[in-house]
Amino acid sequence: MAAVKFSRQREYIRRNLAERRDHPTADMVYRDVRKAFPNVSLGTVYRNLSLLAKLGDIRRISGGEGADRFDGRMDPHDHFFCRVCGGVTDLPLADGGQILKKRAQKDFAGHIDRQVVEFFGTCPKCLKAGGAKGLSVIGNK
Amino acid sequence: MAAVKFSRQREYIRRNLAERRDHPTADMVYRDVRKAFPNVSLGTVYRNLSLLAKLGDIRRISGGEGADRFDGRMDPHDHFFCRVCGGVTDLPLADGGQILKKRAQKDFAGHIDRQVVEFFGTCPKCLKAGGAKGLSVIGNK
DNA sequence: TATGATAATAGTAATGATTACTGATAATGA
DNA sequence: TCATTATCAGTAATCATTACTATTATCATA
Repeated sequence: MAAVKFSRQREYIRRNLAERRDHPTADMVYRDVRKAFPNVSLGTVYRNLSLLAKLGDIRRISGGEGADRFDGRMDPHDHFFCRVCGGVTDLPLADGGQILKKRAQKDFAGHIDRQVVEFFGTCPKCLKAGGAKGLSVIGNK
Repeated sequence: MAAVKFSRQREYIRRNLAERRDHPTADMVYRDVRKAFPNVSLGTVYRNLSLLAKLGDIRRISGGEGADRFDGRMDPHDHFFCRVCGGVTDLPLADGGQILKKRAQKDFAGHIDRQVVEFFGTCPKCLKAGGAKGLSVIGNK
């Protein structure tokens, strides 16, 4: 139900996400979309990000800190969250075969359809800048 | 700095979390605390949950859907999130040795200090109730 | 056991992220 | 071209959480 109609705003968002690798928040995407559509609404950006995620064109990543992030790359990979600068980095899959899911499923009477693996710490840039020892801005609640 | 003083409200919250296994939200804890302290403030509950988590007495789990959950059990284990009823269940550790962390660290110049593994799907109860096929209430944004 | 320093509280306002609502506009199929 | 309906911009509302403030509770020490 509910046929999806073309919209230039949505196409712009789709392409924008496909081209960047910084896992932006809805607001970061919004700031970009405004360059092409000066009076686009933030709600439009949210609605389309959700729709694109549902359609499987992009991926929503909720690191548990602040706003959700969005990822235009659909090949399977994990994510690393830097507690110092808040940035999100792609990491090669640590569990390519989804072994954990199978292992967890064994002792569980429910049905597991998805496993999420996330890593937290200090990114290379912040490590160099001396951010390793408790200077965290994020993750302290 | 900032010595921690005893508070009856905080003790109640600590015990409440130690006794239950349903990974409640702040609001769920709040409703319980009000039984003993009828005019406790929701802010007090939030503040103490955050403090207890910082002290290492409880654990905050942010499944990426809705409000944060809190867990009084400090032994290492994973969590399962039911997309149908929204419940959170404990699962035995799928990666006891933190192998993934080590594997991910190999190709990464930053410092990984924490790995989070979460599972999503349909819990045993909702499976029986026929909730397996797209009846999800949660996880559809 | 009184006192003084300060942490914690209740109550409430404010914030930030996200969703919902509405009348106007744009896309699509007949 | 027309009718249908998804999408839009603009804005209000919601939800989870934090911040602020005047008052109260804790606790080490006099």
